[in-house]
Amino acid sequence: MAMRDAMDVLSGKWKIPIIGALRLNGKLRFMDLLREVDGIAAKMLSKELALLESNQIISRTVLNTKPITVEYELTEHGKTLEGVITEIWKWGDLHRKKVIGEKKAA
Amino acid sequence: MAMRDAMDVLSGKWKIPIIGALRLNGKLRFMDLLREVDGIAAKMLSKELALLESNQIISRTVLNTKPITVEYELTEHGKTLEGVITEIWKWGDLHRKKVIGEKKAA
DNA sequence: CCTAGTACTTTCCTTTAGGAAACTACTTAC
DNA sequence: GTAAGTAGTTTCCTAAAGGAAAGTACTAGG
Repeated sequence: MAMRDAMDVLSGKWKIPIIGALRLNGKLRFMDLLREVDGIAAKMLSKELALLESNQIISRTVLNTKPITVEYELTEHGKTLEGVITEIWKWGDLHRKKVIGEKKAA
Repeated sequence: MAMRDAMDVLSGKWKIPIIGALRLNGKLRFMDLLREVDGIAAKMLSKELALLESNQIISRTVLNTKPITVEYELTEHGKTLEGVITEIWKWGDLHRKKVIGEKKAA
């Protein structure tokens, strides 16, 4: 079941792009994420952030500014995804070169 | 895009369980996979095998038996998923212990 | 000619994922 | 009081994923 647990956390179109944006930028506010994560709609961003927070991958901090802003960032647990992400990226790159290249050539 | 390429190959409910069954057993026939991959229906197995084959993760060999049987196994390229799979498994196990355990305890 | 076993494929249906647009609620500046 | 900026939520819709059951096509055995 460990495989399924991990895939559930990462599945869907947006979770990895959101994690990627937070990995690169550190803290980001809701509106920043809307701009950084290309093409995402507010509904999906809101929903995915809630799921990632419930899995303790990111933290949500309401700042006492006016108007209020909300900062999201990776938790320590979220940062442990580093190895998974680089491994997936490396294989995706290999696969892209080996298989997807051939498909286009054919 | 490498991330998306890799996730496409592994996404969905059944691809990883199918790869897992082939990793453990070596060669398996269609009916073997129906039995090994718990809960999968013939339609889904057939569709997922075709996708995995088109991505060169598995090979499909028709044997000249009566009735004919078809053997599936991981290709060399499919075996390069090893690192990804163990990394995902390791993280899933960590996540399960850290987060899913807490959820049940709460 | 009927049954059983192989490997699928087809049909019909429900569930889930995702998206566009409008709307809520609060606050500050004008 | 109204416009603009914050962070969402709600509604309504389409598309994609998944599942149960029946059907197809081939062959061998009785």
